[in-house]
Amino acid sequence: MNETGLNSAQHEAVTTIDGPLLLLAGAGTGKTRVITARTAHMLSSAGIPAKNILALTFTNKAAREMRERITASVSPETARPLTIGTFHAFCSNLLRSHIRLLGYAPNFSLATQAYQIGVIKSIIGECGYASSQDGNKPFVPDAGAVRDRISKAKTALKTPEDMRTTAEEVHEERVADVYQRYQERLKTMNVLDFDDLLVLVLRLWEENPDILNKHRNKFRYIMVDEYQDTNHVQFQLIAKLAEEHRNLCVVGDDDQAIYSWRGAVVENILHFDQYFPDAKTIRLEENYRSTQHILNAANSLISNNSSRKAKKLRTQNKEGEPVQIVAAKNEKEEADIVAKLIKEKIHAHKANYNDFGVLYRSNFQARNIEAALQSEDVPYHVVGSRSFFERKEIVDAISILQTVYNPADEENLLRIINVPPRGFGTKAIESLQETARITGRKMQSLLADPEFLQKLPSQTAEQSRLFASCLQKGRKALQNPGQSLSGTVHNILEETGYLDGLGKIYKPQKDALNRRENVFEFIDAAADYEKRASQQASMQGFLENITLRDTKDRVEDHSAGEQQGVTLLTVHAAKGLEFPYVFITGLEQNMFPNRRAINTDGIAEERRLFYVALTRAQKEATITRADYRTLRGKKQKLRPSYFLYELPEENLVFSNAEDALAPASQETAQDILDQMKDIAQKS
DNA sequence: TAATGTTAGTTTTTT
DNA sequence: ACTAACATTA
Repeated sequence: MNETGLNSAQHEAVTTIDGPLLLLAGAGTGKTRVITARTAHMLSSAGIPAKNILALTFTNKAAREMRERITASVSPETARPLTIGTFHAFCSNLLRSHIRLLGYAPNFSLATQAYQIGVIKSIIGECGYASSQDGNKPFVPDAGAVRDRISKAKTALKTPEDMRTTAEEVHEERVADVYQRYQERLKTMNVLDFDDLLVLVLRLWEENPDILNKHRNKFRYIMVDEYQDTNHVQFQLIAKLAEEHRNLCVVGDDDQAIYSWRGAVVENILHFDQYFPDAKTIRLEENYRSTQHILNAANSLISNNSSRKAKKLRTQNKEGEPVQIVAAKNEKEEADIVAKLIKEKIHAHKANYNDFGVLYRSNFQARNIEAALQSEDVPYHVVGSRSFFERKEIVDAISILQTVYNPADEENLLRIINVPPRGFGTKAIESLQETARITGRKMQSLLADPEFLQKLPSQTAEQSRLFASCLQKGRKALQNPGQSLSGTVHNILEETGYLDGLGKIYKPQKDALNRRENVFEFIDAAADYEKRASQQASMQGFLENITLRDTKDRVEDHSAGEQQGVTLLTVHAAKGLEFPYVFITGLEQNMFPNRRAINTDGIAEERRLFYVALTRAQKEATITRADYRTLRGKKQKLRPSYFLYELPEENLVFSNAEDALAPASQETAQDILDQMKDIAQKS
């Protein structure tokens, strides 16, 4: 330690600003501090202008926090010109000014995953393929699986042709067909998916060296966080941008690589020094977060993985309590133990609800935990799962706005053309699609076209004309904003009859009213966005904000009041967070490790996932498992996860439900005694 | 066309 | 157990 409060490895990382740098930052080793201090050092000591620095992160939250911390340590004016953002937001911004060169219009809209799956579903249908094994139709995997494959192909920069030529099975060739059509359809609708944002910037640079040069000159210093989770396109983007000035700092931990299913390539970090032979490597191995018991358990677990960058976390923290492993009879009892142990620990350690994180492998596990916490009156909030923005009424509202914003987006148009029901049913939709196909015109322009309207029953035609004029009016409002964005949002939803139609869509009136409340909350969200973005606020920005919003952003949606509460979240969502007390639940074979990941690569990643979970804990970690669990309506006996056998016994203490709660009840007795003494003293 | 009832498939993680 | 897609009926 020196006077700056940094250890020697940290200090070296902070002061190394030229040339390629690989910063291997183990869990809890002060990575954020180092990144902040390094940037501050670049700005104030090295005199590098902020406009020349680019920092890329994986989540908006990480980007926001990084900017906040840097701003706090230098002056706000100095920090403002920094470019800090997620890969996707950064790319989207570049594309807004240059995408015409690639044959898209700058008012492109973004596809969510649900949107992608919708498009893929209809393409599968049009091709005459089917996802079920029966029937005479040629088989393709279900739309979700096809989406994943297409996404992986795109991030690996593979074209449909590439996919076709490397196909080993017939159905892979069919996936390639779907991929090709999908790509064409998105382009005609002027829609980009997440992967397009990255791929198209790469193409932009390849085809326009002048633009690439401009960007290279601007972003002379590049920093990438969570580098172990970058995919192939992201690597290419970074490599291209950094090629000339070579001031590239990547920060990550291969032991925390948990996104390979999303196309992340661990080799990016493992082989960084091969791509950049002059790279300097700095390891941060001093952990400031966890106790020795927790760290020993984590180190031992992760040593079962091969092909990793050798590192061993050490700490000067206290030994602490052994990691507790509790066996429950079933998932109900497991949840119950978690709830009761939380209450006990709060009493015993004078902790508060915010100090607790309950982690699980799969979202559905949250249900039982929630039920138990409710019956024990423990306040909590759930991170992620189905967010506010995924509710049907909100998705519909967004669809309407998207349709107004991007008239070429026929997927959204078809989704909301009969929402609320306006007599434009399946027949009318078929006719619309058919006419669009024959005439080659955009569906939205047909809605008020006399020739098309002739083909519809007169009442339907009238509705169609009316709807078309609403969309048109909304579009005008976007072009000349005479009022606030949230006002425009409100007007569009009002005039399209959506607000009043909610009562028609949702049957018990109570439900409809509730949904209406949510829609107004959505309009408030537009107002919030407007406040944040001030002059730059636009429908485009608002819609993009919603689409690129990550799960961690959603925490704030619900805990807006900052109330106290235990945090329930998946291990994936927990990455980057820490809690004094951590519960890791469902440590059984087929749960954790998940049954879909039981191949060698998969197991290694599941192990990293468990490693991430353990290293979230500062003071105490409690691991639970159940002997029986009801899955898909069937009660099943489950073996303990073999990860448990990879933890050293000297760092563990085992118990069943009764044992787990028994010693604590003594403490509760002690607690009551203390309170009595307290009262006695005061009186 | 819209509202109800029935059945099959489904639970990994998410920018 | 739960949902989404499908079939049937008013």
